[in-house]
Amino acid sequence: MAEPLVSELDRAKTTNYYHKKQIIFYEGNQPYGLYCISSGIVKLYKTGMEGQQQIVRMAKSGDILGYRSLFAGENYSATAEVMEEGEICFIDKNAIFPIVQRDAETMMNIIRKLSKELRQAEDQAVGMVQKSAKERLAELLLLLKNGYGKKDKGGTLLDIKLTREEIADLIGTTQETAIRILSEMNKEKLVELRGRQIVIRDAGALADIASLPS
Amino acid sequence: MAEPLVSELDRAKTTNYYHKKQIIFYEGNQPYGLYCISSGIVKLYKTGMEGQQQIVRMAKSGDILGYRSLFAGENYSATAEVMEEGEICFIDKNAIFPIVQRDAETMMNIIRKLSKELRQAEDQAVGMVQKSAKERLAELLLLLKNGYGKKDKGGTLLDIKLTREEIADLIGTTQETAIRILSEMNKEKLVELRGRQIVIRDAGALADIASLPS
DNA sequence: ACAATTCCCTGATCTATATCATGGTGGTTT
DNA sequence: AAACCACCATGATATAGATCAGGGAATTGT
Repeated sequence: MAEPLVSELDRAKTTNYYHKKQIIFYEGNQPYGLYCISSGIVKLYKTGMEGQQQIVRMAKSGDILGYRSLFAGENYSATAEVMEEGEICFIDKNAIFPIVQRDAETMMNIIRKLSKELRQAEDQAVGMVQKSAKERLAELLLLLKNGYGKKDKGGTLLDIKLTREEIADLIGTTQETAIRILSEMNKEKLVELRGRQIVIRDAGALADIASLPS
Repeated sequence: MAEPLVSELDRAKTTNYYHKKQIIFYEGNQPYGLYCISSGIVKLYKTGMEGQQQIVRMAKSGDILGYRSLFAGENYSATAEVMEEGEICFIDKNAIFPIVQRDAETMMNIIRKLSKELRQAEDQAVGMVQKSAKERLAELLLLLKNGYGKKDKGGTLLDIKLTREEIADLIGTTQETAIRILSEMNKEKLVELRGRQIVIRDAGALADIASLPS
């Protein structure tokens, strides 16, 4: 984006501190603008009719929330909840549209981004039915590795605090199965469980599980 | 789009007749342009590592294929195969980009479209894990109803030829379960099976199955 | 019109995963 | 510290749906 645009956006921006478990917006709410994450981690989830959460996406520093709903002119399709505290700023939609619409390059960037996300979402939909829980968990661990991975003796530490329940919600299974598979992977030395901390020990083996038939 | 744009596109357009089972493009192929369907029906599917197809989307007259891959700058993420013969035209990407990029309104339309599709794709991903095969099938039947439904004595006839296998591929299950559920729905008078033809008899009950806990 | 596929259907297992139950652990509050 | 709470773990059982197997019906090609 060009310089004048940035300062224009800055004027319409308000920054807030959000603590853990705070809800940024609820599924079904009407969007009034965009949120961008300065620090912290946010999860976006949909709630099934029996109350189970399905985490659709996780967002961290630098990510922008709510643009699909805003552009589609629909209400939020997921709830955004803070997993790790941080600063999140809000930009009013009235400030966004005029700026976006007069910049072809920005619009092409948005189109590109949406197209890529669409592909990912479709891949995920396919993976959800075609892959076993173990395959999906292996895939998730690798995803978390490059995103939250920190070098650690004997592997890569995932620098993100997730409960087993949240892990389950990410791969669309129950807490119990998620735990069982993790324990299994622990025994198989693919992963090391240090309480809530997870260390990836054998990324190669996980990659095999994730993509090849088990 | 403005008038001059249309004629510009017309010059870059070539129309072809495609017969049943013909492949328009393969998953992994590089996109050279867009396809738009004048008549006929096309299915887009991904192939799992064990060869199972998962139908991601079906397209008919008026729909455009391949724009996500084109805009994302990625290769096709699915294979497009003709289910019912028809005419499909091709527009070279070199003709598209300059035209699209100088028209803000068109770009906003594309953004809107992609945003909506993204939401749908995410909903589908969630539905795939959280819903039972019966719920997904009920949902599919209703989707087919408004899209291919034709009034018929005692219900709505689905005016599209799908094998049971394709139905299974649409809801991410096996041919056998799809057949079993259909037979069951037939007995329950929700649906009437006339050979390959399907008539929706009780859309309300299907809607109940699709969204409520079974 | 015929054979040859492809498609449909039903039954009998088998298996991954959900569900139910129960106890242990670790961190937090008072 | 004591008590509490949320989280982790593991066992037992139940079940939706996959897989395997066989036979009949319908479409397609020649």
